[in-house]
Amino acid sequence: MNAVIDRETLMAEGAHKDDLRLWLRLLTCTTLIETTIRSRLRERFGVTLPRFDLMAQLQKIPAGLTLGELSRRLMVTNGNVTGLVERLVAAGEVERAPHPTDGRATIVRLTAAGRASFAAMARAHEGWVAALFADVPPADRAVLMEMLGRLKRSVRAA
Amino acid sequence: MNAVIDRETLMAEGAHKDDLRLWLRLLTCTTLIETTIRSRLRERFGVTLPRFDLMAQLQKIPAGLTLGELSRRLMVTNGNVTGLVERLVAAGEVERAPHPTDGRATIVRLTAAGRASFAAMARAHEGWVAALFADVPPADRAVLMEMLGRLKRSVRAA
DNA sequence: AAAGTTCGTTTTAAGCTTGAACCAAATTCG
DNA sequence: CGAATTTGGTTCAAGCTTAAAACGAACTTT
Repeated sequence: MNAVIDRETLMAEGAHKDDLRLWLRLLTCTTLIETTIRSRLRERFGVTLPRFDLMAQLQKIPAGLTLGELSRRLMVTNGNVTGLVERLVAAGEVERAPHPTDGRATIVRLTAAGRASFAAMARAHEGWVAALFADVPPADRAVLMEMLGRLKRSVRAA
Repeated sequence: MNAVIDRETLMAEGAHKDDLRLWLRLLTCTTLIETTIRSRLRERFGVTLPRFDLMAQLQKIPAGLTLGELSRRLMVTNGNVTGLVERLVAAGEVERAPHPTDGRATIVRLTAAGRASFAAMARAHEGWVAALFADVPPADRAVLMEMLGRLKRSVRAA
């Protein structure tokens, strides 16, 4: 069985393999960058990457965010955010407040200490990322941005 | 203080922010794809993504790989691989054998059952990835592949 | 207003992941 | 050779993450 494979099937097979290679390359780039940033955040600031990411979201919205909104923005589960916030509250970086109108929700905000420590980390972080991209020509970065935008739409459509 | 900022500093600042946006977009794409694949592997095959990834490495090298080689290829820590292999051995997907010449090392191989179950998963996986990329024009995929190659080199150089 | 549904959050169990300390085999080199 | 270093693995503690079940508050529909 399976003796006859027409040209289109062969092409599709080949294209599938190419897509796989593309996905693996994308994953490699992300992992390399993530690993670098994770270890520097730990070394220089004694903070984990998930905590940094959560604080980055809060920093953008001074009024604070609900746990659900954080969960959507970070693209992780609700339960994950619950635990992360717990530890950040214990560390004094973040505080919880009741939602003014929705009795189910809680608002999470950076504390003054949290704002201060995040500011320092963010400055360093920005430099690290720029350094990692340094050898990609600016024009290519723009192309990459555009292509990734298309990929994002493609994935969301599927 | 900090009253005067020259043009180049401003340009660098702007470029830094662009790099940050690019990095976040890259991360978003990876996370979206990863989440999709993870949940489908669980639903359809009852397997976790890390286990699938490990088996994928072994499938490429029938003779097997050492734990250290697996750790490098998967870009995770040694201890992580130890536990993953432990669970896969318990599940009967993988087996350990002493390294022929190096008394410290162990070789890990797929079992016959592991090869069979991986073959089924790989076929489905390939289709999922292709579907996720379906709306990106083939020419753009080639460009993306090339740009990501440059990014990978840039990151490794830094 | 009661019933049913949705939404925001928490809890739990299982598994993943890192980083650091540690052990033993192999290699380097004085 | 023998000491020092490197390399391959393991172990452990802490933390991250998911999926699934549960709960109460808010909303929708009669």
